[in-house]
Amino acid sequence: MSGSNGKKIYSMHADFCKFMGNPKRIEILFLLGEGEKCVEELASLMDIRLPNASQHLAIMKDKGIVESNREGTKVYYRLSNPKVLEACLIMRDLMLEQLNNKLDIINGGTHEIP
Amino acid sequence: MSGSNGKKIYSMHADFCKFMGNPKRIEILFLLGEGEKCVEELASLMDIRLPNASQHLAIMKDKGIVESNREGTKVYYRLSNPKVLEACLIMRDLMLEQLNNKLDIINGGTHEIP
DNA sequence: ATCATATTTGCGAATATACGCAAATAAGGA
DNA sequence: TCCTTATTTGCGTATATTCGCAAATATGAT
Repeated sequence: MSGSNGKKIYSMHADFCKFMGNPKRIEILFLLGEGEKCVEELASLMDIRLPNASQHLAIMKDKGIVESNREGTKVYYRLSNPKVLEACLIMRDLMLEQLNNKLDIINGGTHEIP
Repeated sequence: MSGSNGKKIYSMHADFCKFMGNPKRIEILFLLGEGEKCVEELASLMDIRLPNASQHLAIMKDKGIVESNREGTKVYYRLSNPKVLEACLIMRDLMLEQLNNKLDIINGGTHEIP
């Protein structure tokens, strides 16, 4: 590693994970987890403008999170690998767990038997 | 769900995952995976300014990714839950797998026995 | 109280992201 | 070819992130 220390792996990793930092892309992930869908379908389900859906999909495709194939005039998108969903679900569960803990604290719960 | 449809969960989820979109925070995650460390130690290991390390840690603490405790003048940080690391490793493996596939294609490899 | 060490905070500038809209492109008919 | 449908692209603007630096704060020792 001459000069350029091993930081590039972290940049690539962060770049790969960056899609998770956006609510729309998380929603796309879960929707595609149900099965492949075309752009118009996604935009409609998410209630956003079609170009915006296309933009998010382009980002996710660029990172290799999703794949696509054209069928006639429609382009269908799907997850490249279901493990992304797995990772995402771990994070969601963690978040919900923490949320529960916070609510318990707010409600004065003590986790003791009443 | 009166008017406000169930989009908030996606915002919260994305917010919770946002830390993964930054190389420094990924590095912090892995460093804390080895064991708890104080701010100066992290900044030094990562070769960044101390206030910057502190800023990243504050973000991660705010999201509940890390916890801290003060011992004298030092503040030690650690992962709140090792499952974050687990999720992150799934993503890293996926990324490396894709990277391998891309390199194979560039090198004209066919995955066949020569 | 004063000082040294460790960390946090405020702020400004550079950079990056999100998204609306209009225009461009692609594919499949009539 | 011309039209329709589906998607992508370019671009401007609003918003968010990153990070350096200086100043503020916290803790412990003299």
